[in-house]
Amino acid sequence: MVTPFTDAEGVSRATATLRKAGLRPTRQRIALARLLLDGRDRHVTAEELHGEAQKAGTDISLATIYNTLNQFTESGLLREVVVETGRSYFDTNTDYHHHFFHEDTRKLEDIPAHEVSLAQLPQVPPGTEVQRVDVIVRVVRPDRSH
Amino acid sequence: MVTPFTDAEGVSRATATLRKAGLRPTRQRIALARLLLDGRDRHVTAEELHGEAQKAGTDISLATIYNTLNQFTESGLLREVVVETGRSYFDTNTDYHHHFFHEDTRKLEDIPAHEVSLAQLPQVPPGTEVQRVDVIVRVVRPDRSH
DNA sequence: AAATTAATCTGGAACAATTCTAAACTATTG
DNA sequence: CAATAGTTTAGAATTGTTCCAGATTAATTT
Repeated sequence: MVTPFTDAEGVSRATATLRKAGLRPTRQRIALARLLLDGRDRHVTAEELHGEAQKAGTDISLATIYNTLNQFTESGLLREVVVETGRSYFDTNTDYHHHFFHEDTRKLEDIPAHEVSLAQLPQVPPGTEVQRVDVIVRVVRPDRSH
Repeated sequence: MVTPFTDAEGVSRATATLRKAGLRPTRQRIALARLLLDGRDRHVTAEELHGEAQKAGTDISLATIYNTLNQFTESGLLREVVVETGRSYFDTNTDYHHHFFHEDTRKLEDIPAHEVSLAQLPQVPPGTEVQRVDVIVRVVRPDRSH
């Protein structure tokens, strides 16, 4: 069990991370940074994170959850993954990599960059440059109803 | 200029397509099939299609646009592409292929399957099988502000 | 070709995820 | 420790989409 408000080390590490990213270390941002940026590779939605924060004893409004997720993404602490319309996933792994998406459970799973090789890519449209390449491998539990 | 209500050939082709897909050829489905399934490769949102139908002189409710797009997708006449949360794109090209997504104009552009080669793919998670692989090349107009 | 039926269409309400707003609060600076 | 600039918040607003129940229409039967 974690003891969120007495773990001085976690707090100061989160504070440092936030400062480095140019974000003022507020109570809410520190709490969220500690939940998210602890080294684990995770994929969360705003609602999920909201729930986790509550469970951890920190009351943070949903508006702040959204603000923070967007700010973390803008400053490169998180990465947004688009796999479904209507729902945003935030990925704590900011390295270049790809994803499995489990269509039935709606869960994301990382694919390390080296496990996918895009041997050939087309010429980009004139006047543009590649910002990012997303590979999404959509998987399902095979239908055994025959 | 097209003369939607007098072009008997377009109507009967749309009717045949719908019948083949197991969909009853109603006035609104015929109109939408004629707008969408004419062989061109297009990417439309529900709102865009709604606007086009109006312009073409056919009043179709937004609810029907959504129903029809979903039915067309289920019966394989269209394919849904997910590139942005909150907005669904429907692709008239149902062949296996990939996409450029212009982040600034929010437009999709097809990449024929043979122009991307996924030389290596990771092993899928146990108990699952690949349903589909999406490659999205996100492009931007380079920022010349330095 | 009228009657029956089953599918479809519709406007508007409902919904879900997200953003906006303006007032209250708080970290930083001087 | 006061000033100020940035942040948080509840709730309203917005957006895209689905749901609903009644009206309409295509297909089927008579």
